[in-house]
Order: sequence, then C-alpha cells, then structure tokens
Amino acid sequence: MSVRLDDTDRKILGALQEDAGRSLDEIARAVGSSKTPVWNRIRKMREAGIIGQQTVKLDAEALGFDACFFVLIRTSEHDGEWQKKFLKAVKERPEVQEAHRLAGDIDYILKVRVRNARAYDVFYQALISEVKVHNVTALLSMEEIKSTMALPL
Amino acid sequence: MSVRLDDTDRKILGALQEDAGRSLDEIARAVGSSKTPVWNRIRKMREAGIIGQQTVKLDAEALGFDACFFVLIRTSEHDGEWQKKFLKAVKERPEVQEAHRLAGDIDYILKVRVRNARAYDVFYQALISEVKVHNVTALLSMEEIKSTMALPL
DNA sequence: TATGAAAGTTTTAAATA
DNA sequence: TATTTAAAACTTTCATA
Repeated sequence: MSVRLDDTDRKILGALQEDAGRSLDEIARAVGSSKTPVWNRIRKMREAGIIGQQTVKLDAEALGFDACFFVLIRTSEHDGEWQKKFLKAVKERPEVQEAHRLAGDIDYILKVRVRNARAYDVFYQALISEVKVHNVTALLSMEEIKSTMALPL
Repeated sequence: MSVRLDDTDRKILGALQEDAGRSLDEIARAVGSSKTPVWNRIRKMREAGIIGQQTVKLDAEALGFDACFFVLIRTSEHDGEWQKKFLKAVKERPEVQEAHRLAGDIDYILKVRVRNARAYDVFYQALISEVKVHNVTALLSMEEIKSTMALPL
C-alpha cells in the first residue's frame, strides 16, 4: 500500500490499461523514459496491488454468450447470515460478472452473462433457491454500447 | 470470423482470461499441449477477433476512484438523431465504463466510475446538457462485491 | 505436432550521472 | 537517488522435419 504516484506512474498505468501486451521498451518510449525505471515502477505498483490481474477481453458473442442481464435485487432480510450466504452465492457463480451492494431502495445489482434466456432462468432459479430475495427485476441488454475496465486516469 | 473451437481452444481461453501474463510454455503445460500448437491456436483466435485487447485490472480505490454509479436512463426521444448523439456522448466519456441499450421500460444503463459524488454531478450535468433524457435514476455502489470480465466458459 | 534455432524481451546487476 | 548501460535468462516466433 501507500505508493505515491507521480505523472510518469500515471502514464505507465494508462499505457498498460490500453494495451498490456506491449513490450517494456514501447511503454518506456510512450511515457518518455527507459526500460529499467519503468520496470521498477511497474514492479512496485504490482507489489502495492495497484496493478492487478492481467487479462484478455474475449468476444462474448463469438463465443455464444448472447444474453446479458442487469439484475436489481431487493431483500427484506438484512442480517449478517443472509448477507454472507448471498455474497458466497454471487462470488461462486461464474455467470455473475459484476455484483455491487447499493445505497438506497435497491439493495444489490448484478451483471449476469449467459448463453441465452433459458440459461438466465436456470441461474435465477438456482439463486433464489439458495437465498431468499424479496423482489427481483431483470433488465435485458439488447446491445453492448461500451465495455471497459479502464479507469479515467 | 467463424473459427470452430474445440476443447483445447476453450482451455487456452480460460487460461488467458485467468492470467494473460503467463508464458506460452506455462499455458501449453496447463492445457496439456505444447508451445507450437498453442501458439497457432492463439494466433488464429486473435485474428478472428475472439481474443481481443490485453489489459490489466487497476485498483480503483487505491487510485482514488471512490464512487461508482449505475445510471438508469429513460428517454422520450427514440429517433435516430437522438440515439446517435447519445451513443457518441457515452463512448467519448471515459467515466462511462459500461453502457447497454435495454429491452423494456428503462432504455439504457450506464456504469460510471468517478472520484467522488461531486465528479458524478459534473458528469451528469454535462450529459444532460448534451442529450435530452426523460428520467434518470442513479444507483450508488457502496461495495464492489465482484468484478470480472471473464466469461463462464 | 514437435523440435530447435534466430530474434526479441524481461530481468538483474554494475556503472554513471 | 534515479537513470543508463550491459549482459544473462527466458519467451516468442517461425522454418523445417
């Protein structure tokens, strides 16, 4: 923790976010420095946990994941036991790509990626059989306009 | 396009999703094959667009992005001109990490990542001054329970 | 599919500003 | 203290069997 970031660090993070497959040399050139210092900064930021998992973006549709739902969940149960069970269910299910606990009226939002509507129903039935929820609204995505993990550094 | 995927391809995709930083050798070992065939498969899947951008996950909180909103948007305007302007606005704004066009009552959902509530308001004011929207609901995330781009292959 | 050699990259260490 | 240089270890890429 607690690495103070300067301008060069931020530029490196920007370059990595954009394309983590570039060589050190290219990144160094892009941020106006050279290999070793850039390498040391990256190592420090990795150790500090600022730079996490390195991954690839796969084409969901080409791989047959044609359905994406945003699921709004209201619960009447707010005790610790219920919450623990719910978090566990959500973390374990690979269909759930995002899960957030919300402020206000709606308690949770999930982003669920499945092959088709039938697969969503299977997921939904499994979820409500594991944990009791008061009210569920599923919003079906017709079109993914944008999807990125990049932070607006 | 149209690459038929077998079991080995799927295993490779799984390995890359999990950690794109591993060497070919490691991936080959993990999927029970050897370097050359794995390399050829990856190249083909990249060419076909199945494997896309390579990126890193950054720690949003460590970098000072403390606020995340899901924004539900209803519009009264459904003509092409309006939609074009809206898509453009959403794609251009780096705060918008996800944008989907929905079926049903609510027309769009956005995921917006900003430094704080004030920054969200700046974003919101800028958006509604660019495109007219009928009704907006912002859901504030209190806790990110899960966040992954990985498909449940 | 496997082997292996050439080209390129990452990583470490030593030298320099 | 941070950067450049240099060299060893490792990876990717690709020709050939």
